[in-house]
Amino acid sequence: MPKQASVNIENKIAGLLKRNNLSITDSRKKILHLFLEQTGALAHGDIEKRAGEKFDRVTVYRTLQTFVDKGIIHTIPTADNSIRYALCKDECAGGHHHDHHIHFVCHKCNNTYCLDDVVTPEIKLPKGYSAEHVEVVVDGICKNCR
Amino acid sequence: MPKQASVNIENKIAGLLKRNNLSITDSRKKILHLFLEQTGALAHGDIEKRAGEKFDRVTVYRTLQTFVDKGIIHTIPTADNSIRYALCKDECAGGHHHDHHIHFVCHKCNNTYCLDDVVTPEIKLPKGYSAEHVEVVVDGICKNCR
DNA sequence: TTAAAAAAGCAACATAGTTGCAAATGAAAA
DNA sequence: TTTTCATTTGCAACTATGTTGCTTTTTTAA
Ligand SMILES: [Mn+2]
Ligand SMILES: [Mn+2]
Ligand SMILES: [Zn+2]
Ligand SMILES: [Zn+2]
Repeated sequence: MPKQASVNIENKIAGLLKRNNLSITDSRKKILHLFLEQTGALAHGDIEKRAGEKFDRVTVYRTLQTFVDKGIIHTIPTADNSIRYALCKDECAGGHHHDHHIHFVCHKCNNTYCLDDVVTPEIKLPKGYSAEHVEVVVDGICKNCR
Repeated sequence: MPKQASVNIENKIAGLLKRNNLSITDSRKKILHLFLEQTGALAHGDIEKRAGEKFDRVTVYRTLQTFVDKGIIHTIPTADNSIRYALCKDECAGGHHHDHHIHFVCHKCNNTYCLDDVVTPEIKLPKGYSAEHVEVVVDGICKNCR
């Protein structure tokens, strides 16, 4: 990796943490690195493995929770009872999430993608129900696996 | 409860199990009762509690898994890492699920409903992705809670 | 009624997630 | 730069959730 790029990513991470009034710590930097280094979403287990033996399990839980609270990452519901996390766009800062994209889970490579360009559809509900948030998860084969 | 009704529900349960080549056992009957007695979905925890001290935890897990495999119930993904289960319509029998309805989670009463009349929308995916199954979960206030 | 097959219960284990508290680290003041 | 205070981390202990192998019990069908 060229030096300039790694400096940039460091700055990006530091900025992101500062903007959210979070102190800059090793575990936070490391976990944000994992998210920035790749496209898809990460399950808690992935993060624990890929953060190496470096951090305590509890720290990973607390760090992810903090990031969700601040609007840095968002959760993706899945049918297999393993919550996944992905980076939010900038609009989510300040503890409010404004993600309106759908999610795609490939059952071949098992990756989860945020399809940022696919907006969640309007759902017409029966009388009496009022919607606050719509979550769409599509399951199938991703473009890398066909 | 009038005797006739309780006989009917017993027959219904027995028929459901027989049609799916499942032997008729106390735990299966009890758990199907729970589903038939109410509208919404049940989380694993609910079922364990409401089935009383009567059955082993393991039996509950295995019974639910069997029902999912046979197409008697289906799972509903949620963001809080607690899978919920709801009865399928009859078309799901034979180990194949054909549910195309959406789900609604009320964040007031915390009930989950199958909105059988609301069909999952067509989602237009980016080039290269192919969809197999679309899951929609809407969060908001249900008609009983407003 | 009996015999074979299936399911339930039990124990032991594995994994996931939580909590309180002491030690370590980071941010900001001196 | 050093000190101070607040925040974060790691650890230990715990609860909750889910799994597996095996024995006993129940169900089904001959
Ligand atoms: Mn996303
Ligand atoms: Mn449903
Ligand atoms: Zn794939
Ligand atoms: Zn409600």
